[in-house]
Amino acid sequence: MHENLLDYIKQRATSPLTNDEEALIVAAFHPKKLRKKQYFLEEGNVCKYVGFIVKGAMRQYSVDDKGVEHVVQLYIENYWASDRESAVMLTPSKYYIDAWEDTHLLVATVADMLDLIEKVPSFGQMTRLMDQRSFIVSQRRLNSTISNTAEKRYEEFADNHPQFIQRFPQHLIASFLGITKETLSRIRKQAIK
Amino acid sequence: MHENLLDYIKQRATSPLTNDEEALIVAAFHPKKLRKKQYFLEEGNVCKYVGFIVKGAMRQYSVDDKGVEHVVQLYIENYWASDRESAVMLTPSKYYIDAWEDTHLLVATVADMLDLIEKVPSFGQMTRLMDQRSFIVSQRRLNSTISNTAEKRYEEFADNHPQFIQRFPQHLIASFLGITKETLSRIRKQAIK
DNA sequence: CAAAAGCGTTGATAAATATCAACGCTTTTT
DNA sequence: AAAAAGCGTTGATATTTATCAACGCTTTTG
Repeated sequence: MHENLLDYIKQRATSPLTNDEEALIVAAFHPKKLRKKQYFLEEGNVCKYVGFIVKGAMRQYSVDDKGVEHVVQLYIENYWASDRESAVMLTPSKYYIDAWEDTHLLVATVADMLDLIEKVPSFGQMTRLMDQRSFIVSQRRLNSTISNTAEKRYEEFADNHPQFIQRFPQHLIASFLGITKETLSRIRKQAIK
Repeated sequence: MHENLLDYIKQRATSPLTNDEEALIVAAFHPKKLRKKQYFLEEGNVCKYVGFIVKGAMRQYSVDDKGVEHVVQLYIENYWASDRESAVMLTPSKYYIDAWEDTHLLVATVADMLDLIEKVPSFGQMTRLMDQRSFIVSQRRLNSTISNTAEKRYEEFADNHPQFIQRFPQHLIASFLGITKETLSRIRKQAIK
């Protein structure tokens, strides 16, 4: 049940996990199933949970004053779903997170996460890497958005994340890239030539 | 000499620093002065240093194939200058970091930083907060870039970071926002009405 | 002090992207 | 099985933003 998560942690830690440590982790993470379209987090709520995706696909998005959705994150297996801003700052979230496919999660409270970081060094290492890695990915994406045309951004994304292209419909990819679905459709049409 | 840095750490740690800990930190950070336009990091080099800005202003930017600069970060007092991607992944940097004003830094090697994280718990807490905070800021910026028009992005930025508006010329702010200097000039003209 | 570089602005025009509306096809719901 | 919703596409048009060129003013440099 918790194998994927334990493997994930072991791969990112410098020393192996003791049995006690494994037990602490297993105790903190509860399995949860979400059907397609069910919310993991809704706008206005403080994000109190962190979810590790064992199987499935999710998305994080905001809804602007015109009711338009803007996808800010796409998640698949071995990704962590949560609104870090809300969880860290304890402020109401500006985002929704919901299941795009039926999804199997391992969920811990933010409080339990902090506890694990303190008690299990490997877990602390893992979350530190996670934080750094998240920032790097976000920086890259930002840099790409600032520097490149929509076309180049799509190509870059498709090259680096083919799994997402297969897994999510085009209009979500478009939103994630910050362009309209029509523009993405036209970009793809050109690219084929 | 190291007061600003020590204060910065103390504000972010849950327990006070011991004398020994302070000594370790002071030993790791060396003062360095950069004159305006001097490089702290050049493209192609692995980022081996992290700089805490005591006084001054710096910027991080990439140069695209057409020779156009794209500002990705602006730094002032109490900011950390470094290319985290390069430092963490040990890959050649895609960025330049240089001094915009004459700048007074406290510089540590990435290796010494790792050492301090291990030996000084408060320092570890501080860097963890730094990582989280960086990600949050980056996420917000990305979300703003994806969701808003240039005008709204500028307003948001000007509201949240008036210090930067005063400190850096408009063409750098424009580049940071991912728009041209002409467009920013026109946006500001409109805004006055 | 003269020359050069840096900076912000403006105008004219071009390019990129969004918007709106409609259609066909597939999948889901009733 | 019929109706509805979801998805991608296309066309026509509007809007946003970039590009190119030029100018005046200020600051820096030789």
